[in-house]
Amino acid sequence: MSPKQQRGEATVELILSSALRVYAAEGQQGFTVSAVTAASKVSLGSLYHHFGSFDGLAAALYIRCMERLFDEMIVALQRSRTARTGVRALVRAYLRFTEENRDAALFLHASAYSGYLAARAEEIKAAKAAKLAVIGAWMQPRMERGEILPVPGPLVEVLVMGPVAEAARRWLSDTYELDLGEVARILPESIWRSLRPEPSERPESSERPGPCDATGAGGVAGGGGVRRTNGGT
Amino acid sequence: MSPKQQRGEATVELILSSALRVYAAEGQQGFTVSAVTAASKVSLGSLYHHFGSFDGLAAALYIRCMERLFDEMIVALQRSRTARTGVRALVRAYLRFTEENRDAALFLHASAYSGYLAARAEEIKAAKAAKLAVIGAWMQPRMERGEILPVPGPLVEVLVMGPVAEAARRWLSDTYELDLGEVARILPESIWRSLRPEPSERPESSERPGPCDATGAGGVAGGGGVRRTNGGT
DNA sequence: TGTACATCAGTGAACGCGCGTTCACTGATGTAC
DNA sequence: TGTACATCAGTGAACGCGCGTTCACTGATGTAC
Repeated sequence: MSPKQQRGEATVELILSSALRVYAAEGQQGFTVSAVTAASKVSLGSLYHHFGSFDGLAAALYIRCMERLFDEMIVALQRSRTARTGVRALVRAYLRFTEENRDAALFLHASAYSGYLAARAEEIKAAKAAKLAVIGAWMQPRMERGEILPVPGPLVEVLVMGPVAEAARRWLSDTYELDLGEVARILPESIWRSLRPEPSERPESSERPGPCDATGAGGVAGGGGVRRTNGGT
Repeated sequence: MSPKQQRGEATVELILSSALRVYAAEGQQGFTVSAVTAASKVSLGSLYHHFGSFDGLAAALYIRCMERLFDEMIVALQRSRTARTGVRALVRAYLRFTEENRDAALFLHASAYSGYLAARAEEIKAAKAAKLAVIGAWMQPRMERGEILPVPGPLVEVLVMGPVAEAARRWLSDTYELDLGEVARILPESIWRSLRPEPSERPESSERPGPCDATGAGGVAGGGGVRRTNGGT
């Protein structure tokens, strides 16, 4: 499936990048084998040699885009120390990727229910889980330390990815007029506000200590309903 | 376009509900004219008589589902008084609709980029704007009164709809195991946390007055960067 | 109450286009001796 | 260094299927007088 010769790699790359261009330009309906071969100047047989089927091409493209997005988020995360800076960096990385890779971001969002991924669902799920595990490993100790509100793991993902994805979707659809720069200024902190422990005893990150500090217990640390973010291989 | 006789209405209803069933059962790829005529026992010509084209059917179905969702959210909103209870009710209404109308929710999410809506984009946008205006009218005075953090209008939508939509998407995809009951218990308040004014001077809604009250200005009310939520006709 | 007519609703065979896929083939690359 | 052979990469004509759409038609409903 993966090419054994250099020119093979180049062809695969050419097909994938052309496919992304076609999708961005022609949309779901114009995303066809013949459109991709026309745009890439690669022969039909060569396309089938490398991807086996059109669904195979779509799945490969999806996985490639998804891994690039995750890799940027992971780099941003691992440069951060506290839960707050990590969440904020994650959000900004997502928005930056969206702006700098509009076509890839569009393909990721639009492919979610598209059907041509159904056949390769397991493969895709595995690739995604591998990346999520890295993020989960970063988050878990901080959740256990109480740097994040004790909310079930899957809901942390929902609270972080939900608003970012929604902002990205709206920017991509250009039905709404959304300034991604403005979004990047405001959203990271807004999202963090939904996740931070109640401002009675913040573990780290002293900026803006708030107008009052010596309060009651406001217990947050410890187990509670905290689960792992996702895990799996 | 809309039927002039009673039996016409019944046929339209039958076609739409069958189409939704087909989509839920067969997915995007199985969503075809012939599948819909087979499921509904309505003749092909009759379908074309009422909808003009397959895209027309899809757009009508989308608008119907969208309006039902919005109507439930609007009812929930208008039963509420404060920004906090309104936002929470909105979120719960969305989740309830998703659980009680799985097929409709799936179609709404999956159709976002599907291409068969492109031709009717204007019509759909107008229908959506009409519903959003109602929500905007409810929100605006409360934002101006400072019951919500002074964040640009579009971002309020993003912060509210983002997490709910993400939770719905994950529940619908059943790749993730998400308990919507649990989501409904936790998400409304989490989302509100990202929108409420900093807990230094809460305008209304006295529950949990917080461990300290007499603080500084913490100015929130007044203009700031607050824009309208959407408006438009 | 009856009849004539216009419009709406419903029918299903037929059509053509473009889609994904197959396949027999040629050419390029790498490797063994 | 040269030759033989296996594998990888690339080509493009051809195929068949199923899609959305059309159209000439019949039947049902409503209305005017």
